[in-house]
Amino acid sequence: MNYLDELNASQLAAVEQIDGALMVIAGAGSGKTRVLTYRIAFMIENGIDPFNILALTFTNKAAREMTERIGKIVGPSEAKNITMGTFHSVFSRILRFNADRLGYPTNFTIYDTQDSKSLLKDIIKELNLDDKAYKPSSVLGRISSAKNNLISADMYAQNEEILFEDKQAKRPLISTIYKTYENRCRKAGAMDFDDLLFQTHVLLRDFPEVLAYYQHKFQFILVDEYQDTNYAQYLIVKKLAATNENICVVGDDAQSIYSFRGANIQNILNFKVDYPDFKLFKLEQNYRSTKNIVEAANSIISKNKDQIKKTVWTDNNDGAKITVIRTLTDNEEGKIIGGKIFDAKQSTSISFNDIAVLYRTNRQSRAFEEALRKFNIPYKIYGGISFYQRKEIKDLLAYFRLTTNPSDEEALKRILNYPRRGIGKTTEENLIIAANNNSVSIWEVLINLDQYGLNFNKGVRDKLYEFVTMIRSFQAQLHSLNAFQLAETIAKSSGILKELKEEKDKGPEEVERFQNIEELLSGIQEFVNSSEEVKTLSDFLLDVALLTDADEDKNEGRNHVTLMTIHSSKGLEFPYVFIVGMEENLFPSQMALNSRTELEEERRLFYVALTRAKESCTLSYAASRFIWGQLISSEPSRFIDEIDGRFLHFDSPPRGQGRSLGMGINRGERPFSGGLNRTMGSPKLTSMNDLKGSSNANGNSSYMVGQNVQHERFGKGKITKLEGIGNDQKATVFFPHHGIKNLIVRFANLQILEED
DNA sequence: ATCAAGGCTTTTTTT
DNA sequence: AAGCCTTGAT
Repeated sequence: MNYLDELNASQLAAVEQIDGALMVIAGAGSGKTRVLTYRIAFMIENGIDPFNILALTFTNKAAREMTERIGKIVGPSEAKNITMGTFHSVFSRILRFNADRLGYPTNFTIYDTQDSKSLLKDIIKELNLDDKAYKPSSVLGRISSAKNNLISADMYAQNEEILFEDKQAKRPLISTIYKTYENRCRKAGAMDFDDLLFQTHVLLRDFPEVLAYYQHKFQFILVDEYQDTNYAQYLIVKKLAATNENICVVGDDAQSIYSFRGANIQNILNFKVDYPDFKLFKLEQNYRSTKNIVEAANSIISKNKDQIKKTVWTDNNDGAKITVIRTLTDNEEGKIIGGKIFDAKQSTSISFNDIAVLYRTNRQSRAFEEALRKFNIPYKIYGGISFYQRKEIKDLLAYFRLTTNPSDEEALKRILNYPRRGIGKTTEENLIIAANNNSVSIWEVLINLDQYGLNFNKGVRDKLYEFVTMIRSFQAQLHSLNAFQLAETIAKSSGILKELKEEKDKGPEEVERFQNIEELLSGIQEFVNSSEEVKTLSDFLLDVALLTDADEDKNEGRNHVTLMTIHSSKGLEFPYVFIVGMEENLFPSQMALNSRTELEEERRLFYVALTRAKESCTLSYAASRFIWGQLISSEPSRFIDEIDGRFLHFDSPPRGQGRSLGMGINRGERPFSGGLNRTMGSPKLTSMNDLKGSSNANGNSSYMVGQNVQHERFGKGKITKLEGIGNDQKATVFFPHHGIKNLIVRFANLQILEED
């Protein structure tokens, strides 16, 4: 039982409390995972059957790692029997098992966000609604938050308050769209992400025998990251725990960062009400970070009003101060951080794995990607467009989906004419209209064209028939071939492989696409080999829908710098952390400036970012950055000001080179004078005179579209268009403060701003 | 039915 | 800057 010796008093207390309701408030870096792991191991060693344990984690990866660690204590075969995973993946398995009760096919499809939006777009069009007022993403947002609050389409249509809100927002027909969307998903045998929660709740609500079964099965329940659960998750857990009331929730209100997808801190407060006899454990000692980092983080989070009192402290060394770097542009930010990483790697014995660059929005990754590539530093970007969201992968997966669930409309729409087989838009529209009018799936129409009164000409009929025959031939092999064999067959006979092979010599992107398909196929091969049971393509799809980048650990062993959003860094730690883009309107996000609660969530997000760092943390911001192709100037984030100045060190890198001194070297501390140095350095100007004679082959000057230029009167601008040559050359220039101007180049005396 | 070109919009975070 | 959509030519 020596593993218990690794725990401090409060950790041990939480581990040894097996029965009843308990809440563990775990500060950042306080050994939360260790407590969860050891607690489960302890339970099993004390005679609790792993089959009776349900552990809900935040990522699949966390679940895998925990299973492994528990396996080391109690043996892997025991650990394997614990039901552990994300809400979504655990529930999707339960739903597969009970699909028929809810009127879904066992092989129901899981629509991802892209599928949902595409369907909504169609519906909005079919209903003849203004697609400016009804944007698929905002409509999906409405529907999603309704589902997360267990409001069905019918309830939505009857809820005065919601209808009023929609009316106010000039989108009174969302309830109609919701209803249609629900019908269409059902007809397609598809659940979206939110349905996985919503339908699980329906299952447990309407089928007492199912509820009783799972209540009996899951006698002990653990929920990680409880602060990020939404109402649906809360209620499901509550129902499951109702008979035994052995429930342990772990969380940290200071790290609640998912309210945009319905997470509700209220759930933590409700816990007291639901389980009045609950025991509370607080883990306050931080084992992860230096004193500087812990205290800087504390000074930040103390600015929030909404919080549960706790004092996070550490015994670790003081460590280095937090470095603050200012750069001119977003590109320079990339170069300087890249240079810091390069230098750090040269001078110390750190590994690239020890380094993370964290940002608020995915699109910021680009500058760092480019810079790191130039420095020849290996990196991996998490999030953004994940492997499974790539077009070529989704295309092939759509074939798989249609094979296992022919009702899947989104899959069908995707591949009906891909690779190109002469089935055009008109044909597709007619099919969809017929399907809608008769309230059946498109596939149903497709296999009975006559029955639905579609009079296509012979050419079209033949092509459709050919398509149907192909899909049917795949379906016929669903059970005779394993997942890999069938996947390979489909990749070949669908023509996808051929198509991509032919495009391969077009460029590196095309090569990559082909390689991605190969990678997917070998992934399926691995999936088949990983088990003694025969794995079918349906089995594979079941697994794949809920995988994310964070879950794939193929590159785990490789040595690379990590690039990710702060959101996806939750739960991780790195010795060296760079938090970049510390600018107003970016972090905190512009979208979050409307209310205190939103701003506080951004602040918690910053708290999460800071507390990822073990030894060193560097903040950076750019004086201006390109946003939608325009150079916008920006101010340093208020969050920098909010950190107690004692913990900061301001570093002004030398201009020009984009490289700077080593990471650990402190160069004369600049006092924190009047907030931050907000004056912008002026970019270097290159006078046109210097460029005389450097005209290009057309006899034109060196102006180019996209160039940033300086005008005497209008200031900085960007060339958006060039017309004519020589003396007649005209330039269209966008000036942020003066709008678009058409200028005659000869007179305008535009000075080119040097790219950095 | 297909393809290229040009215009228009994009405005966070994720299962 | 990039992706999506419409348009117009073939």
